[in-house]
Amino acid sequence: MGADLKISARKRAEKIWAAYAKAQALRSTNQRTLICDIFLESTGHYTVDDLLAKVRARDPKVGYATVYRTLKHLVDANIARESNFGDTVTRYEFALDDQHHDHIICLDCHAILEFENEEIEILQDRIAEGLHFRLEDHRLELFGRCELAKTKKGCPRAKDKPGMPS
Amino acid sequence: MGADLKISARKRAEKIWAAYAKAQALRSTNQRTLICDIFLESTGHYTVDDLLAKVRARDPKVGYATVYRTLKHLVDANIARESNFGDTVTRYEFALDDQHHDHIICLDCHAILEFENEEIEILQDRIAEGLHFRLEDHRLELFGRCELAKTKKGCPRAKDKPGMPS
DNA sequence: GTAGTTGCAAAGTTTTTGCACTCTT
DNA sequence: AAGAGTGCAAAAACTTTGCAACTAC
Repeated sequence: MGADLKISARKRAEKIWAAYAKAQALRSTNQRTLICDIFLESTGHYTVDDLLAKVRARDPKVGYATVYRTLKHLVDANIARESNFGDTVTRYEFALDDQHHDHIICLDCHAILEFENEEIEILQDRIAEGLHFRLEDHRLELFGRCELAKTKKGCPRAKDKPGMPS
Repeated sequence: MGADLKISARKRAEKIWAAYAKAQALRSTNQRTLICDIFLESTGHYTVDDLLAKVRARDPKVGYATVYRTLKHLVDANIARESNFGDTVTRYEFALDDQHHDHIICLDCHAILEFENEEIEILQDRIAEGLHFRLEDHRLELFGRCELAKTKKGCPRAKDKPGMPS
C-alpha cells in the first residue's frame, strides 16, 4: 500500500469524521481531537491500552472511558474496525469500508499481516446469496505460523501473549 | 448434514475424548461425563450459560467452573470450537477438526447458519503459502440480514441481544 | 491413601456506566 | 447558560483461580 493511498485514505477519513461529527452534533474537544489524530495516524491493530498509552504521551490526563467512547464513535462512523484475533482483547484498526482487508495471524509471534482477495469476496457473496442473506460484512482470519516461526530457533518476535485459538 | 454423519461424528468424538482423557489421566466423574454428554448431543452454538442451564436441568449442583474447565478440555482435545460472533460472549460448538465449517450470522435475528466451501479453503491455503505461513486454522464469518429480516415486518426472531459488529 | 476434581467465592480482565465537574457552543 | 464531554471510580459481564472438601483410582 503506497503512501499516496494512505494519505488519501486519511483525508477521506477526516471528511467522513467531520460529517459524522456534524450529523451527531459532537463537540470538538481537545481529547477527542487528540484521540482521533493518533488513531488516524496509526497503521496497526491496537488495543484500547495501546491507544491510551499513545494518547497519554501527549496528554497524561486522558481517561480510559474517553478512549472507549471515542472509538465507539469511530466504529460507528465506519472509520474504525473492531477485531479480536482469537483472544479476549478487542483491537481497533483504521479501516474505511471500501478498504476491506482480512488478516493472517502468526500463532507464534502474533504478527498480524493483512491481505486482500477478490476471489474470496466473490465466493462469499455467492454463498450469502445462496442462503438468502443480504451480506453486510465479513471477517476472515487465518491462523498459522510465519516463516521465522518455522525455523528451529522459532520466531524471534515470539512472546507469551494471551491465548490465541489452539 | 444427515443423521448418519452426525452419529458417526459423535462416535468419533467419543473415541477422541476417551483417548484424550486417557492421555491426560483425567478421571471420569459424573459431572464431567454429564457435561460431555450434553455437549456432544448439542448441535448449535452455546454459551457457557446455555450449557450450564442444560447441565443443571439434570444435576442442579454443577458449578460454572466445572463447565468452563470441561469445555477447555474439549477444546484442547479438538472436539469443541470456540467462537465469538462479534459480541463478547464465547460460544462453543461441537466440531471435529475435519468437519470444519464457517458461519453466516443474521444481524437482525442472530440466527447462525453453517456452510462449507471448498473453493474458499483452497484460496486460503494459497494465500497463506504466498505469505510463507503454515496454515493451522481459520475463521470466516459472514454478517448479513436473513430473508425474514428483509421483509417489512422484520425478522420475527429478532431480539435485542448484545452488540454485533456494525 | 494419593492426587485429580468439584463448588464456592474471590479475584482478574475488559468494557460500560453513573455522577459531579468542565468545557464547547 | 445549556447540555455535551470528561475523568474517576464503581459496576457489569465474563472467565479464571485458590482452596477446602470430595471422590476416582
